[in-house]
Amino acid sequence: MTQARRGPRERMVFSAAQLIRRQGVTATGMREVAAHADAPRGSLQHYFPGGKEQLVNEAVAWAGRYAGKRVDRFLAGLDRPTPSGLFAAMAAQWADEYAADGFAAGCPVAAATVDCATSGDSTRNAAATAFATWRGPVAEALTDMGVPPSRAESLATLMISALEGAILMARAERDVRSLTTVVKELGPLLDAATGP
Amino acid sequence: MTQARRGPRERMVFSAAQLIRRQGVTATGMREVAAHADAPRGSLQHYFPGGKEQLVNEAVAWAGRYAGKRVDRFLAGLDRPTPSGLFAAMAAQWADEYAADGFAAGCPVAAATVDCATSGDSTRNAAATAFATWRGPVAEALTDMGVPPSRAESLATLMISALEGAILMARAERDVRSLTTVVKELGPLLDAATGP
DNA sequence: CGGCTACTATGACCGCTGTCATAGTCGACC
DNA sequence: GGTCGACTATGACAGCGGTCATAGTAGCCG
Repeated sequence: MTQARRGPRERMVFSAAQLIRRQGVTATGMREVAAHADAPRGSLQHYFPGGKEQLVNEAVAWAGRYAGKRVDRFLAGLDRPTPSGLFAAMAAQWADEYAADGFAAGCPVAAATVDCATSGDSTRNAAATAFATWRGPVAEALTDMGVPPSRAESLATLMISALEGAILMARAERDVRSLTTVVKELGPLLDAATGP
Repeated sequence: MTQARRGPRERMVFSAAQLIRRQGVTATGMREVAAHADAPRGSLQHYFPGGKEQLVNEAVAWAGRYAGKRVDRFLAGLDRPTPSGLFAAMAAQWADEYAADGFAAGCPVAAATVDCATSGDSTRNAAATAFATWRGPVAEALTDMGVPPSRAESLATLMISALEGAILMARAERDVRSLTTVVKELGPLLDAATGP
C-alpha cells in the first residue's frame, strides 16, 4: 500500500499527512517530517520553496484524493452496493485501524481545518477542496445507487459530517462505539433515499 | 453573557477556550492567554501550577459544561420541543455565529482532541468527559420527548457527531451550508424516533 | 574537460515557547 | 506595628520552530 519506492518528495508529503493527522499541524515540525520520510533535510526547501504552508497544503490535498479513491475501492468491494453499505465501509476503515493500531491518528483534513482555518487561508482553502474531492465520489456513488441527484450531495455531506464527528469522539473516548453507532442509526435513512 | 466581572482565574480559562477554538492548542501560548484575559502573566503559574496542560484541560471541561447548559437553554426556547427542533437550535447557534462574526472559531473540544489525543493523555480524557457532559443532556432531552432510552444515547451521539463534522466543513468552506444540510436531512430521522 | 542542473548537507539566525526563580505589592488579622 | 498569605511582576533559561545562506555532491550533456 505504502510503497517505500517513491520519490522523496512524495514520501515527504505522505509523512506530513501522517504526522499531521496524529499531532496536528502546529505540533508537526519540518525536521520531523524529513526524518519520518527518511529524506534529507535540505530537500525540504528544494521541493517546497513555499515552506511549511506548501507542504501542509499538499498533504491535505493528498488526503482528499486518497479519501476519494477509497470510495471507489469500497464500492468495488460491495457485491450489492447500497448507501448504508458504503457508509459502513467508510466507517469500518477507521474502526479497523483503531482496533489494530490504536487511536493515535485522525483525519488530516480535520486537523488542518482546526489548526489553520483562522491563520492560514491557503490551507483552509486546501481543506475545502479536499472535502469537495471526497464528497464528489460519494455523491456520485449515491446517484448511481438510485438516489435523486438533488439529495445525493446533501446525503454525502451528512455522511462525511457524521463520520468526521464520530472519528473525533472515537479518538477522545478511545472507543469505536461512536463509529458503529452512527452507522447503525444512519443506515436506514440512507437506504430509504434510494426509493422513488 | 460574558461578564467581565469575574475572577481572573475564570477569565483565563475562558480566554484559553476562545483562543484554542480559533487556533488550536499548540498554537495558543500561555502569554497570549494571559494577555487576552487582561490577566497578569504571573497569575498563570499561581492559578495553574499544572502548567499549560491544566489550563487546557480546564478550558475543555468548561466548554463541555457550557455545551451541556446550552442544551437546556435551547429546550426552554422551544415552545413545542421536538428532537429536530433541538438539533436545529444547536446547529443554528453555530450558523448564527458564523454569519455574524465569521468562520474563525470552531469547537474547543474538537480542537483539543485533534491536537492532544496522541500526546496528552489527560487532555484526551478531558475531551472525552466533555463529550459525555454534552451528550448527557441531549440524550436526556430526547427521552423526555418520547425517544426510547435505548436509542436516546445513540441518537445523541449521532447528533453531536454530525454537528461536529458540519462545523468542520463549514469552517473549511466558509459556508454554513453543511450545517443547514445536516439539520434538514437528519430532522425527519430524529422526529421519527419519538413515535412508539 | 567545463559547465550546468538537480539535489543534498550544514550551520546559523531570530523569534517564540513553557517553565522556573526571585522579588515585590497588597490587604487582612492578631 | 508586625506577620502571614494571596497575588503580581519581571527576568532568565533552555529548547525548538521555520527559514535563509552557503557550500557541497552527483550526474548528465556538450
